[in-house]
Amino acid sequence: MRFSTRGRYGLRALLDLALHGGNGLTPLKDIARRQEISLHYLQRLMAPLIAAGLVTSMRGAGGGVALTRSPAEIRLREVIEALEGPVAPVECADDPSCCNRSALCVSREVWTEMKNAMVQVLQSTTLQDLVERQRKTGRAETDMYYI
Amino acid sequence: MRFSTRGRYGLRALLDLALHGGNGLTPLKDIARRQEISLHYLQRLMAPLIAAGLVTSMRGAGGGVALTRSPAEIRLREVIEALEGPVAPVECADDPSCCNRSALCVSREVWTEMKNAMVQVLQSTTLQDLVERQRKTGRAETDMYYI
DNA sequence: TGCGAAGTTGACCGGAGCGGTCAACAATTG
DNA sequence: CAATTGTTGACCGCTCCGGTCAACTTCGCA
Repeated sequence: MRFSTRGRYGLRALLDLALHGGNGLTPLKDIARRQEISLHYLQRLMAPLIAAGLVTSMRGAGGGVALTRSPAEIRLREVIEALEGPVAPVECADDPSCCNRSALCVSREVWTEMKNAMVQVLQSTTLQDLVERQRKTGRAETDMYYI
Repeated sequence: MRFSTRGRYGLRALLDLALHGGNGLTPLKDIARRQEISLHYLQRLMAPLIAAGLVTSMRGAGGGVALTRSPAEIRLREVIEALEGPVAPVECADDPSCCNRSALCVSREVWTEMKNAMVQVLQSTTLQDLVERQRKTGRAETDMYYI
C-alpha cells in the first residue's frame, strides 16, 4: 500500500519547477541534478505529466520544461494520479463492475470511505502550499525538499 | 496504490468467520469453498493473522480456525496491517530515518496527513460493523460479501 | 547549412513482490 | 493405525518498478 517512486519523484520535480522555474524553461538536466534523480528516469516521468497537461516542454537548445499553470492551481491529486493512476485502495472503489457482486459487498463501503479520505488530502493541497511550507521550513536549504 | 489480494481475501475470511464461525472451529476448507479462494493460498494468509493474535487454530480432525475475540473487538486496521504491513502512502510517514533529509521535507507533512486519514477509516471500523451491514444488505445471500 | 543542445520514444533488463501451487510434515480425533 | 486438518519450506510464472541505452526529432545559433 505504497506510492512508487514515480509519484514521489514527479512531485519533487514539479516542486522544483515551482521553486526554481520562474517564467522560463528549465532543462530536465538541472532538475535531475538538484533532485538527484537519474536524467533518463526523469524523462520517463515527464511524459505522463505532459500528457496530463501539467507541464509543457520545448526541445532544442534553450529548451526544457515548465508548469502550464501557477502552482496555486495545481492540486497534488492531479500530479499523483497522472503518475500513479487513480488514488484508491482497491479497484472496485472506482469501478463497481470490476467485481461481479459489488452490489452486495459490504467491504466496498469501507474502501470507498477510504478512497474519499485519501483523495480529500491530495485534492485540498496545491503545489503552492508546498512552496510556502518549503520557504518557511528551509530558507537556507532551498534544495532540500526530498520526498 | 492498491491493497493486494492478501488484505482483501484475509478480510473476507475473517468476515466469513464472524458470520459462520459461531463458537467453534471452522475448517479452512469451508471458508475457502464459501469465499472461492484457493485453500492453499488461504492457508498462506492465515499465518500472519495467527501471528497477529487475531485467529487461533487447531490441527487434526475437527480442527480449524476461530477468531480470538468478538468481531466488535477486531478493527479492520489490525486485519489489514497484519497482511499488508503498515498502512501509509510512503515509508517515511512511519519512519523519518528512512529518508536522510526528512526533517526538511515538506511533502512528508502531506504523506503524514494522508496516512492519518487512511488509518482513521480502518481504525474506526470493526468486523462487527461489517457483520451488521452484511445482515442488513444481503439477508438472503449471506455468502455474497465479495470484496 | 551544419552543429550541438535538448526533449521523445521504443526496446530492453534485473530484481522484487504477488498470486498461487506442491510436497512433506506435525498434530489431533476416533 | 488411518483420516483429517493445519504448518512450513520450496518453488514458479507473472507483472510492475526502477533504471538504462540508443536512435530519433526538434530547436537555437553560428
